Amino acid sequence: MNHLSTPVLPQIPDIVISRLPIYLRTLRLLKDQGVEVTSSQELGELLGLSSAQIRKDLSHFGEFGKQGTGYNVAYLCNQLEKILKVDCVWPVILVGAGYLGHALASYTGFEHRGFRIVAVFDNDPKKVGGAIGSIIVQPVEAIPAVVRQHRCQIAIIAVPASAAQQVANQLIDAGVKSILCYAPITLTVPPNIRVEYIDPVIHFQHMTFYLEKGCIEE
Amino acid sequence: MNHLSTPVLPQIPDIVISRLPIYLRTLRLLKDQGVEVTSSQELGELLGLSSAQIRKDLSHFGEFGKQGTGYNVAYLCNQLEKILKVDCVWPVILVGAGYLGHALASYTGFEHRGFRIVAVFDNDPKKVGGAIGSIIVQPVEAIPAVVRQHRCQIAIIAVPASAAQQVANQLIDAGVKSILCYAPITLTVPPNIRVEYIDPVIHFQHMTFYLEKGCIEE
DNA sequence: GATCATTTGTGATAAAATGATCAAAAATAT
DNA sequence: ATATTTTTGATCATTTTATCACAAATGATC
Ligand SMILES: NC(=O)c1ccc[n+]([C@@H]2O[C@H](COP(=O)([O-])OP(=O)(O)OC[C@H]3O[C@@H](n4cnc5c(N)ncnc54)[C@H](O)[C@@H]3O)[C@@H](O)[C@H]2O)c1
Ligand SMILES: NC(=O)c1ccc[n+]([C@@H]2O[C@H](COP(=O)([O-])OP(=O)(O)OC[C@H]3O[C@@H](n4cnc5c(N)ncnc54)[C@H](O)[C@@H]3O)[C@@H](O)[C@H]2O)c1
Repeated sequence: MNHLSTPVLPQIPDIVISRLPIYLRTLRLLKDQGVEVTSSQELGELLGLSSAQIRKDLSHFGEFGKQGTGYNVAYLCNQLEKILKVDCVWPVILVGAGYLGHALASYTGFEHRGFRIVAVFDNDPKKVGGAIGSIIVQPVEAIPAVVRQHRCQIAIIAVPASAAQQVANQLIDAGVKSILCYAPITLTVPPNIRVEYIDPVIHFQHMTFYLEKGCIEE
Repeated sequence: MNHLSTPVLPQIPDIVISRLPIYLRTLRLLKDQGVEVTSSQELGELLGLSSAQIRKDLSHFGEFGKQGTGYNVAYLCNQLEKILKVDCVWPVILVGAGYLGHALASYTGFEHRGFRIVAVFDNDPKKVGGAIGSIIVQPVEAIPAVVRQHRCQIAIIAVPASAAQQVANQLIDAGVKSILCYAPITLTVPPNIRVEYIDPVIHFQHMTFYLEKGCIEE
């Protein structure tokens, strides 16, 4: 009951976490270009952020830089990969073998950033059994077994909005913990499940607020 | 020089603008379901936001509700569409006719939310001249003329990261004002140009921070 | 028509995020 | 060897964002 028994564990703001993958992406790019050392200022200029922001974000996790010099690019990459737990490859499943599902399933850019699509599902008998690269489309009934087999915690939803909630329920029942939803709809899920969304129209509608109106019709 | 000569024009926070398309998306869904009236509380529950947040966001633009009753769904949709300037259809051009470009160009969900892909460009002679639905892929050299012809202010970049900055420069030179970038790279652009990004890996890496480590290898 | 249950819009308050500042450390120049 | 420049990480100040709480309005109920 004394003050030592209730240590304040430093809860790291989610907005900080959300910037780390951006830092990592740019650091990997610098590394690939052969850059060995960078500074919070250089990184800030590349990303359109203040150098103080970057330093403060990183300071939540430790001291990675050297005064007067900056940050060793390869070392900081490694550290960020550890922090984000992407110093390995995570299995991901994909539901919906339509246009978008095909693009995602055949995308080669996931693997070297920590992710691999290990299975694709669809409820259309005409799609089931078809191949996307080396992956055979399976029926949705196979989801639970595949999730268990791969201990898969992450899923992508690429089905029409009208089916997305039902698919989300099936995924959560099967044990999936995080969902990336491409359907233009907000899902209702239990509080322990994380959902993130990708909807290009949301971005377009954000842009048009700042544009001068210039339309085709209506 | 008196205090009346410098009226404080109420600058609306960008974070407020970024939520409006989400509100609109859900309101349209309610409308399609035949719901005529809703409340900030109901909307908040659907979206995982507080009712106060929604009321305050809307209050930046006027009074759209009725005390004791709530909001007329159709009316609020209309108002949000006006505020976001999507009470019409905006022309959008797309650069990159690869897997992702094909999925985007054949996507039918843009039109009724205010956007139409009017042209697709690629620099691969094997792709130029090919058809995606009713759209013929054009060479990148045709970008300036098409942008002028449609007075197009919005473009999508769906080319490899290594080509994205160069394509962005071409688009900006041609007069494009807003870019939605699918390439996993942060673009450098003048301050009057808006860029937004879609990169699923950024979302995955955000998710894994909160997951218990469970990887395939490495 | 008085009472009650809702729900909005908003000023006040609290919390969170960002930005400015600076001592200390490291590298480089003199 | 000393001075100068650079850059981090921490602290403090400011700005921004979110939440709270309530008067006023509305419709329903008795
Ligand atoms: N194509 C794009 O570029 C694009 C862009 C933005 C958003 N989206 C969204 O992504 C999602 C997929 O788009 P798409 O163009 O690939 O659509 P699509 O119609 O080509 O494919 C959808 C697939 O989902 C399958 N499906 C339907 N119900 C299912 C269920 N209950 N269980 C399993 N599978 C089911 C269908 O059989 C089909 O194969 C949609 O929600 C769409 O709004 C797509
Ligand atoms: N496919 C996906 O699901 C997916 C997922 C996430 C991110 N991405 C990103 O989206 C982009 C496109 O991905 P993709 O899978 O369609 O790639 P892709 O290789 O299939 O297609 C890229 C297209 O861009 C064209 N191109 C290359 N350089 C060009 C230039 N300078 N001007 C015009 N066109 C040019 C190519 O000819 C090709 O047709 C990439 O940056 C990729 O990282 C794709």
